[in-house]
Amino acid sequence: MFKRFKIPEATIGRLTSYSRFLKEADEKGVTTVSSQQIARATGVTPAQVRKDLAYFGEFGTRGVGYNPRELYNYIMKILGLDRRWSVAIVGAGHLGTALSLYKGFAERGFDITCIFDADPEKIGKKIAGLEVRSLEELSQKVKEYNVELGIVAVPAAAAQEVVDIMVGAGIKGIINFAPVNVSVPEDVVIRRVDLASQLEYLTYHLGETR
Amino acid sequence: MFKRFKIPEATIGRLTSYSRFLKEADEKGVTTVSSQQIARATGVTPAQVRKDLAYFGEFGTRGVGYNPRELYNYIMKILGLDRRWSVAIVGAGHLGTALSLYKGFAERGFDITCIFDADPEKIGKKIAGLEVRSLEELSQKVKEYNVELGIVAVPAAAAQEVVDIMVGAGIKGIINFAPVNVSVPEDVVIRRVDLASQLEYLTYHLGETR
DNA sequence: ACATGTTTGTTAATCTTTTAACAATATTTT
DNA sequence: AAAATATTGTTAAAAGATTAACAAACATGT
Repeated sequence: MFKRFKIPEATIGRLTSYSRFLKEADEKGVTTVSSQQIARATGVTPAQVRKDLAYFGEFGTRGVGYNPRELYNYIMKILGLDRRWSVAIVGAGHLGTALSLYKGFAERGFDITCIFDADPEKIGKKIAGLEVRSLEELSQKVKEYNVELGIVAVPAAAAQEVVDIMVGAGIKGIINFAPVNVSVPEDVVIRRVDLASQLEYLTYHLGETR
Repeated sequence: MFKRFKIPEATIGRLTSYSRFLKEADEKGVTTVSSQQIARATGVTPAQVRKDLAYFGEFGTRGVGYNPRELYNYIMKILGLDRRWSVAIVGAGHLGTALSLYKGFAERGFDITCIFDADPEKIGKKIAGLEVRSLEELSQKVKEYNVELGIVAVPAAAAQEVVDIMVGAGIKGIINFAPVNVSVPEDVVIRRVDLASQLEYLTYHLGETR
């Protein structure tokens, strides 16, 4: 689509931040913002902002700045957020439940459309208006709801198996909250989010400074 | 402590992975592992494993490998996990509740000792055996429970205010789940975890490949 | 219309991180 | 006991990412 050359991983994360700030600015009625303003609001340098955007094209006007709404729309398109996405969650424990109910997903275009769990105790329960289903139904429901993204919120020991089922059902992007590395075919994008590891980042740095 | 020179950010995250694998290996009774085995299990290259470890010292034996238990202990010490940490959560919504109940924290040495919320409706409720308290009590309870780490699970609009209160109470490390950049004094370590952004990473990459 | 001041897009320089290569050291085999 | 094999720690090379600098382009004021 845009990708003329390789884009730094971190750039993608920053585009998310930029877009949130731009939306706010637009809603406040602001008609131009500078790379400096974007930078200050998102905690990076102005040069970084311009570089990140330069990977994808020219979106501003020299001597002036950027139009928030326009730039917002561009970034959302770059991120693939110019449409909505259907997401399945596997794991109806505390984390899976919280993620099912999390408002922040819908705001960015992600609709949680089905929830699965292996535990018969949990099957049939309603979460966020959705019935928890067995893993056997996953493949069928994924087709029914056009699910393209999956969230894994199961214990580490079950993660690989669940991911295999998801991949088998045709899911192409997966977030794995289990603290374990799982493998997927080349054409599937996977990302691990290790919550405890985030706290460990803090303790490491606290140890460092004394 | 160890830090003789600057350590890559990503190294810290990988040490977490290594340590989990090493613990497992040790529990299985394995007495030596190679950088290659660690690498395969955690999805990196053997050279990366050795380089990461080399920042902190020499932990292996040439021609042989590493002792899982020993290396595990070293890494846990590097990460500051050779003791337990007391953690406060602010925000008793779905996410805050799930995080309070999440078993993965305790396993890695993090004890959630208090939960706070601004909403009077939530105050007094019990979560994971803990009473939800008002923000006014935060400072006192942080002292009482020796809290050093904080988790922010409140709406974006409230995040900066909550972080200010935490910092005022002496908390030195903060995870911010609100999708907004907040500022802290130099001696406070902060890390933002944006859940929607994780999904956006997927959609970006899916768009890329067609 | 010209000079002054802004702010982008881009190129070059710097800094950081990863990968590769290999000498040093241990183990196993013959 | 020597040769072959394995695996680390370390150094050098390559790749990747960030920062800095500045020409190009626009706006404003005189």
